[in-house]
Amino acid sequence: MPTSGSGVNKPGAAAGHGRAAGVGKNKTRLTIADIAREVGVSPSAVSFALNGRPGVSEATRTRILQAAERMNWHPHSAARALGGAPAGAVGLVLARPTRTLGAEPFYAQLIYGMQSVLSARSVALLLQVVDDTDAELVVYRRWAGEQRVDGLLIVDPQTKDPRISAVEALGVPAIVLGGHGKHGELPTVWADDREAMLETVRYLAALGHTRIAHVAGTPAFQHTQRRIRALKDAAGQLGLVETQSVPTDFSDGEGAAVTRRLLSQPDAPTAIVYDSDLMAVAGLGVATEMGVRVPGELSIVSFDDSVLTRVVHPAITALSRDTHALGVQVAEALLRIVEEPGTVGDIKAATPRLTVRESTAKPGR
Amino acid sequence: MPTSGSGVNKPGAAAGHGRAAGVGKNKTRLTIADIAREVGVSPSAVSFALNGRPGVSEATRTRILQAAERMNWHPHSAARALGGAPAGAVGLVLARPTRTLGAEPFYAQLIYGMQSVLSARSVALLLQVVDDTDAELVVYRRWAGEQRVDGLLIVDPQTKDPRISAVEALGVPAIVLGGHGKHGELPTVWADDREAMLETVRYLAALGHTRIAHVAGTPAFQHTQRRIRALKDAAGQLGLVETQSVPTDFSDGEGAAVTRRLLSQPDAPTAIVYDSDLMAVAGLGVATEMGVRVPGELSIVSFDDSVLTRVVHPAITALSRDTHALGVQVAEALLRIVEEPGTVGDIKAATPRLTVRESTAKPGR
DNA sequence: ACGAGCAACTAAAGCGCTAAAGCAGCTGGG
DNA sequence: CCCAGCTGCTTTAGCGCTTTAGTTGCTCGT
Repeated sequence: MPTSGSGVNKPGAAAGHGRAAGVGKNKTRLTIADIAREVGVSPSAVSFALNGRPGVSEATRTRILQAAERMNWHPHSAARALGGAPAGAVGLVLARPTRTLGAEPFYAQLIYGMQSVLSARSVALLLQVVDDTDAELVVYRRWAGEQRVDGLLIVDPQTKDPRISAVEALGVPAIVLGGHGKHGELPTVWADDREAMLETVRYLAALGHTRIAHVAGTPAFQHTQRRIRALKDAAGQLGLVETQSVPTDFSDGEGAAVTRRLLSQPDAPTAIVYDSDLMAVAGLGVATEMGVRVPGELSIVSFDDSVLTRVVHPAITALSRDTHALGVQVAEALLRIVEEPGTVGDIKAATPRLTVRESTAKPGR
Repeated sequence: MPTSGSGVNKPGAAAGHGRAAGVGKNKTRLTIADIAREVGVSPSAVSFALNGRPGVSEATRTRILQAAERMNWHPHSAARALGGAPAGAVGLVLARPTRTLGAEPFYAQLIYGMQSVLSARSVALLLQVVDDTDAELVVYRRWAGEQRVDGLLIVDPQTKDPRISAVEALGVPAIVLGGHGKHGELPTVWADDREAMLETVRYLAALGHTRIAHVAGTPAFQHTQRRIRALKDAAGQLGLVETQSVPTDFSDGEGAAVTRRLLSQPDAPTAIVYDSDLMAVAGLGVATEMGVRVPGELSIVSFDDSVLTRVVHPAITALSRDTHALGVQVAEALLRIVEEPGTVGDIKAATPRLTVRESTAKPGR
């Protein structure tokens, strides 16, 4: 039965209700009825046995489990979900405006960490990459409507984030990553960027730096704002008048461009803090190209750590955290809120610690 | 109804049939029955209308579509799937032995490209990261048994790959990425690594290099073997006797270690070709650290391109391909084979082209 | 010795959707 | 004028599983 597409989702028609692509095979599936027949009991007995509920004797249960194992039976996820069971999946949408995605190992590490929890519980991860927040909302609505996911992870919370209220309205359990501050009723897993930034500035100031620049990320993100504010506060406390934060779009291109601009100034900064490892590496590339020695004439700190910072030379001093562990923490919180809504509060993840490498030193001259 | 876990998946019992975590909410869903009531027709009429099949008048169809739109209805994916419809999802498993994952932008780019095709067709992507091939097979079996995916993408084909026959046995449509050679009946999307390697060696030889080293990837991968063989062949043709391929595990650590070893040799190579961009950057870091000037004393070529190669200084000459476009191609092939098995043959993707940057030059001295 | 109570099962309904079959009302050819 | 053959719907059954409501056949207390 080919999905004879005639008339499905005509341009004009109410959009979006066509069926997804694909046609399954109809080699009849192995069902609990087959197991029931094999063992000589009713399908319900099989269901009881497989789900560990009372109603079957231990002897029968064992025979059923063995038969299921032997026949290599697996529950049909759709059939379970239809009965009101959870979908057995959580969703993650990454909204990236450009093709820059992927150079930042952060999400890959995070996903890897999440998987170690999710796969142990046989929960699948639905991943979608979209262009902007609007598209992200569409995906959430579809997933919720199709009952495809039991929970959502919302990343990169923004100031006045439209996703929060939208997801709350959908009634899908969700965790916000990195959203300390306003994030509605949704719990968050957050790290103390503020403290991390303060530590960094104190460290640079102690080395003798006074002209510190901050190549920040997207200003719309909450964590970017927190870092900018922290830098300003630290500067105030330490009496550093020449600090500045320059917002970017997190791309290597802007990171490089801003670095070039900063280093061409008459009073060029002697230290630059980058909000991502990719931008830090790009900045290092620019400095090298311009003949500015690192760390002799310029100290570089990355606000995010990964192989990237260790692989270049000089290796970059960075605020490192165990992103894998963060993924674990996030996934656990997510499963928890799916199972028992209301029992999860905000969770503070470990504060990134400054890992000093070769890219920082006393200011030159 | 709490999943009173008593007895579920006891260590000894036949493993793996417990239900996935989570408990959905029971705020009763919007169903086609609601739409039917609203419009004043039967549920089947609604079904017909929504799926664009004959059996309803255009007038009624329009009213139904409008009602569905207005009420923000979405089909329950499980209910559809239960009726034998496809799951509306494809699966991708990445097997990575270490935490190195994520530093290579390749998969992120690939996924992003795939998404642009998949999301347009409302097909979800199930992603799983596992530790090894055995775990990968387990996931395939579970997904197939649970009928969670309509198709699979198998990446990094190996020589004598156990996954091929396993997936064929499962009867799930699948595409192999990069598997020109033996890959059973499964079609592949492949790039001509051989030609790319030949071009690279010809280019280096033309510059005057004779001692060319190749820091290869995992020898078990088919594409690694193809590249190693290509280098050997090119060396034979061009009369370069001092070429060598050194296998690694694709990690930055081994890339750096091998580079260090190569550069410490009495007759150190004057050019090194790295099988991944991450290793190339690591190699560049080592060279810089050892005081070996690039490209003055050492030329570096990366067999994979991404921001990484452009972000460092000197920017690295690389074999670039449009990974995003490759993702598009792969996703299209995958959807095609899901819909019409047997109509997809091997597909040759664009051959990576050599993008010359600053890391290659005539050999010094 | 007899019914209450329980253990161990079976029968049947239902989840939301699709698909096959059924059934009105109309048209038109012989 | 009658019925084959439409169109446009409704009814019904069924996908694989869970779950509630039985239904046996015991055991046990009195």
